[in-house]
Amino acid sequence: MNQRLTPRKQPRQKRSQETCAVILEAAARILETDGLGGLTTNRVAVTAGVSVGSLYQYFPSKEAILAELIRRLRRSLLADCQIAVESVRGRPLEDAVDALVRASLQHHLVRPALARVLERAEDELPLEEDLRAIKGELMKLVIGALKDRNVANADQVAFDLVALGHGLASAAIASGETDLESLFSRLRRATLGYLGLPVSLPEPGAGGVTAA
Amino acid sequence: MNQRLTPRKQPRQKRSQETCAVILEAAARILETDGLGGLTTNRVAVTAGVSVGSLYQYFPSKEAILAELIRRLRRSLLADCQIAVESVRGRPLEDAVDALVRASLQHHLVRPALARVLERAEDELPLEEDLRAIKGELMKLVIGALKDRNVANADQVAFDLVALGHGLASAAIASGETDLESLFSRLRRATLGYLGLPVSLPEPGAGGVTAA
DNA sequence: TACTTATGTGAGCTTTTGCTCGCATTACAC
DNA sequence: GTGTAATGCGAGCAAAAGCTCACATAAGTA
Repeated sequence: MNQRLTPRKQPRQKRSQETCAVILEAAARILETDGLGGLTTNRVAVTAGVSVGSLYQYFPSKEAILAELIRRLRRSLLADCQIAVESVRGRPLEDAVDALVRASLQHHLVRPALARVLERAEDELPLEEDLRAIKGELMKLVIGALKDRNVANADQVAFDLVALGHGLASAAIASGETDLESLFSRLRRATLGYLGLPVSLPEPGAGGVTAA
Repeated sequence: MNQRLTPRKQPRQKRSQETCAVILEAAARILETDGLGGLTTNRVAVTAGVSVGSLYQYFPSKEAILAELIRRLRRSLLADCQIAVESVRGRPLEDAVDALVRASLQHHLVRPALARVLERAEDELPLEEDLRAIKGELMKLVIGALKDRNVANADQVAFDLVALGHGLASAAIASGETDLESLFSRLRRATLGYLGLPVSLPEPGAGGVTAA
């Protein structure tokens, strides 16, 4: 089992870039249908309509394919969250939380099955330095947004909010939910509740949890 | 790959019961150190100090070992939660939430690494009927505790609370936390916040989240 | 055109892994 | 003891999976 998780060689021509893309997409589809256990290099190659040799030209191991998929997912999540934070600059804590929650939930709902599998893979694999870095950036982003709004103990609060959001999103997706708004309002309640903020109700009639 | 996940034959003598136990413990230790990928039948047998043949006498497949470990973990969690709910019969919602949160957190902290791996395995494996049943019981328990205290929309609230707790616990354990009390107070804040209840502070000085 | 480099191929080698089966050993009943 | 059932053993088979390498084709360059 090879140690390297980074691409073996960079594709230089259009043709080979296409090959890389096709391989990654094939892997993604296999993961969606059969999970981590279904992912084999031969199968990826066949599904991609490419020979194993070509696969190994760009990915030194099965794990490298996984790592690349994770890297891309994480990078796009980070980018979306950065945009979200930008968009609420100067606005109060509630809005910042809303924006971040919305961004991350939306992200989970694009290819839910794939996202779930990749997340599991992420903490099974000894994840690479660059992946750690991306994760660190994301935490920094959240911590910054909290600190800017005078939240005390921002490090731990950020950790907890991310974890809570992650938990609810994973469970909801696992059980087949696809309604972003429902998920959003519930996660909103949890996070604002954790922060000790009053939960302003989007739908006054149905927002209450405890009965009279 | 064999389909059966239930033990192939029941051990009748003390000797064979011991063999089963040793096999399961070996599998658990392998999972703790090397994760799902490290689990192979040969390795389990060697680690257990038992021959592969003996292993297959009681477990028809690798998955069966995993399933049995999951079954045991889940059963003990259910039992602990049932006791917790009993112990707060007639007491208010806050106390019930506290008891359940405490029970499940304690459960996660016994063998954290093992618990985590088994949970991942649980939704990779096509989980069995009896496991579904246990999970269903657990949800029923939480839903019942909520309904008894007049919580509206108990089904979804239960789902969300369990998911939130799960998320925070997993993340905390993954990052090496072991302080039950810290975890407890944070998860307490999140759950009570979600429920719209005032968070009564265990430590008035350090309890607040938003600064003045 | 001729030459070089990049890319693509897939048969098949190697290693790993799940699992079987014939035989040995131990516990129990009488 | 003797017989029988339960348990334990581990070499080794078959299948699967990771991966290589010698060769073929396509693209760029002159």
